[in-house]
Amino acid sequence: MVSSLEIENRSLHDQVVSKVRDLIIEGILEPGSRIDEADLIQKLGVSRTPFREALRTLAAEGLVIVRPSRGSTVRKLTTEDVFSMLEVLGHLEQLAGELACQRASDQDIAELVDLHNRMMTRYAARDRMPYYKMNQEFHSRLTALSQNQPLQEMQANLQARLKRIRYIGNEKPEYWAGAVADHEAMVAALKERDGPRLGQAMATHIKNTWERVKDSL
Amino acid sequence: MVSSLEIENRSLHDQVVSKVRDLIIEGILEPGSRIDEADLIQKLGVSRTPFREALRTLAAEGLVIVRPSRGSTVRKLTTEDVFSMLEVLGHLEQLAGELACQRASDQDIAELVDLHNRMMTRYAARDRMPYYKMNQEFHSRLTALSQNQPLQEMQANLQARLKRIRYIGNEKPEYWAGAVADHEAMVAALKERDGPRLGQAMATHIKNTWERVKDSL
DNA sequence: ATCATGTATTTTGTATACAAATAGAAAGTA
DNA sequence: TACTTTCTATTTGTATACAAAATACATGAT
Repeated sequence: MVSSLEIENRSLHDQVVSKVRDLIIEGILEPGSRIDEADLIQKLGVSRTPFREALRTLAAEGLVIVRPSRGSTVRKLTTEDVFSMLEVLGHLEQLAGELACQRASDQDIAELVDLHNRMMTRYAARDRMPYYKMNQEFHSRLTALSQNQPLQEMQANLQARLKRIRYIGNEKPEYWAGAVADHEAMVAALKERDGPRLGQAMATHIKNTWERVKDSL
Repeated sequence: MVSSLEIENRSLHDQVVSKVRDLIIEGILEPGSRIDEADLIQKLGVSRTPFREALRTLAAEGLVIVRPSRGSTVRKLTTEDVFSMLEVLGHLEQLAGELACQRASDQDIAELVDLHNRMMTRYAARDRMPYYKMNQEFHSRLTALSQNQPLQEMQANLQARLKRIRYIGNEKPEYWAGAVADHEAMVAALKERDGPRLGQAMATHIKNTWERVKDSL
């Protein structure tokens, strides 16, 4: 009898990829900075071969830039990059919202509403970090309800790449309040399974996100 | 004086990636089949290290599956994969169409209309392969007019992965005629810069693509 | 001082060697 | 015969060594 069917196959490659990805997303490796191979393989305790394979994966994900013969750097997003990515993300989440209304079970929706309510509790207490994390999860899980795997993957990729930038968006109290209002509208539409309205609400939410972050870039 | 600023930096990695990608897209490496490392590195004349790095890139693009300790295979798309990917592609091209109407220059549009006209000449002569290639180019170039880089990348990725499948869609004469009608509608909207209508036309076109290919899967 | 040129050092890229894991074949057992 | 079990051959994964390129530095000319 096997206890965990979940954790199977965490290859070294996957481990290195997710560790380095985290270092980038958390900002420990700064955008634009050189990736010091010698230093990192030492810290991670792996050799160059798997590390370099991991860099290729991260480059394909858009987190790392590999310039031939001159090493790798953490990809730095321009203002235009962020705008473009949010434009696409908003549109993808619009689709996700519409599909979720068609395909999610009542229980799926109830669980998401519950997550939303817990988020609102955090907002009431102005616990910024827990709210932020729940927010990421809310978007991921709503997208998952679309039952569309490629859509989920693309949403996850964009969300990861924009993670640090979006944290900025809740800095000003009035911005945070705006994001909360967006979420209320989204959840109201979701409860009624009004796909077009939820789609619109999600697209609007991402458009507003741009308004909330653009001046900090 | 330098004559080509374009071709710079075709690293070995990039070359191997595009060669293997082509082998997969052309169907020379069959979906589901094992990728014989020894055989391919011999044919490509490279060693295992750069070849395996290329596999990681292709895996991140979704063309290859790497199962730890049991090698790589060409990713085989399920019917559901194709449906999901077309669902997303249609939605992305809808966005691309809307943005193109807002952002493209008159000349950009004229050039695309010209490509369309050349396509129609091919259709009149029932030259299937040239039509097919021009069709791929039409979708790529229309997407490029969105001036949104991540959108282009995602469209290109989905289009590449679906390339072989979509070729099927023009097999029946009435299906081909349907695709041509879709394109006429798209070009009409583009000429008038009617973004919402073009977006709708593109989304519809991809939905119809699904109807045209689904029974062959 | 500035710039160019040449040299040393470091970093990156690729091949290969070795270790580990897997799949396949052969032999044994029920 | 079906089912293990063991052994072997092959394939895969990782480390390392060597080659090639780029960068940093020093020297000398203008």
